[in-house]
Amino acid sequence: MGTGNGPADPAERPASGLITLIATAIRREREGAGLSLTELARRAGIAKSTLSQLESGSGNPSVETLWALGVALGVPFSRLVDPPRPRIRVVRRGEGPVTHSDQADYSAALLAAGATHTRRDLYRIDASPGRPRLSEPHLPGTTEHVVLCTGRALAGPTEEPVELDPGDYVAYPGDAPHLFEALAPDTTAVIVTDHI
Amino acid sequence: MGTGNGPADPAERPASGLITLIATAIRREREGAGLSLTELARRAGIAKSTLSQLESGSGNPSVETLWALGVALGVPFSRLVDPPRPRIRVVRRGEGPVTHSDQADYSAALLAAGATHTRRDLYRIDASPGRPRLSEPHLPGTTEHVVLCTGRALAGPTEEPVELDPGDYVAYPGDAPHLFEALAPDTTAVIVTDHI
DNA sequence: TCCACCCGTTCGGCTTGACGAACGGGCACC
DNA sequence: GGTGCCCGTTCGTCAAGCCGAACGGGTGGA
Repeated sequence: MGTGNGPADPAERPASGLITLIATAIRREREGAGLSLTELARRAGIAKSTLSQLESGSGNPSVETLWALGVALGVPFSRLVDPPRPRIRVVRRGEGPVTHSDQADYSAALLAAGATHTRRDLYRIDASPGRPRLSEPHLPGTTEHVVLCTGRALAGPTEEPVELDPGDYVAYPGDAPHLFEALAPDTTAVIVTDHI
Repeated sequence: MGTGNGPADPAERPASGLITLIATAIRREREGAGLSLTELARRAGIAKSTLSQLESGSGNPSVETLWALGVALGVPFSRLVDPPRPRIRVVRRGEGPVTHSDQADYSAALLAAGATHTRRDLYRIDASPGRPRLSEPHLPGTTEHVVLCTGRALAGPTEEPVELDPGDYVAYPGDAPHLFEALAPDTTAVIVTDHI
């Protein structure tokens, strides 16, 4: 996952780390939702003692328990087993892990590798210079990925936008105010949003 | 998940459904990886009896057990708790559900709306005419989305590729042979792959 | 002050997941 | 045919998750 648990490296994440991760994730989500431990336990249909122990890190819950918590919290399962996420990231054209094909004149740059369990919307953008397009924050946990195709643009968090040339890539939290402003005519871009 | 566990609907997925889902997912992934039950249990460090019972649907494993299996199988956690998935789709520049901004000269076309719980990799492609780049099938359930930025290209399933002009979009199964062939110099594209 | 309420933690019990060992079946090899 | 190996399943034991109940602490109202 994306968080990946990804590769088959057995040492990838110590089990003990897993449960503390879950413990903190549950508490974080619960407090973020403004729920008391008692109330969450009630909604999830589990004993509050169970939840208390989980949050204290004496864990290893069953999937059903964890699932019930995810449902009650209204968050994806993955949110509870995946670590917090990074911030703004820029990959300029020519930068990044590029792989070349020996078959053809073809190169591919991996810009963002699969955070798991995300909902993903894919947009094509056409814009021209003018007032910037401001976006109010989306749902918590949202990330936006922008690849500029043609033209020039300013994109990213409102307080620290990034200037992009064709081929440039930027990712930033979508759950904070952000903007997209074309700086040249015929500016096109691809935007991928993932709401966890 | 979109499966979602998403909303706080307690009845969202019967617990029994969850475990049969996990059961079939484990078996599917294991057989897909060409592993015997015994071998997988050994790699995951769990008793094969445990695994046997899990695959038979008498389950509710602990997260540590499930995590160990995910690691041993080299698949994201989510793969084990999410259900299986559509076909080729083309959206030409100017087609599709386009929304215009009143703030700025800006339009966004929704190309692909969030199938949930997918792993998503985002690539930028630079290619020139020559031999097409052929791809062997990826993992089952994979979908590729291509948006052409500049140039011209032929992309899609090997047996029915689609010619793309700048701004065009195509999505197709990534678990069948497919290709990407630049038809003009300086062809650039954005490719998003989602492996469930 | 007293009481009622809700918070989160702790404590026995009951249930159940995880384990190792034993079992039957299929296959290759001698 | 006999033997050895690995497959996947089943069984009995043990540990641990989950539960309800009881507990102490904090807060607001009568």
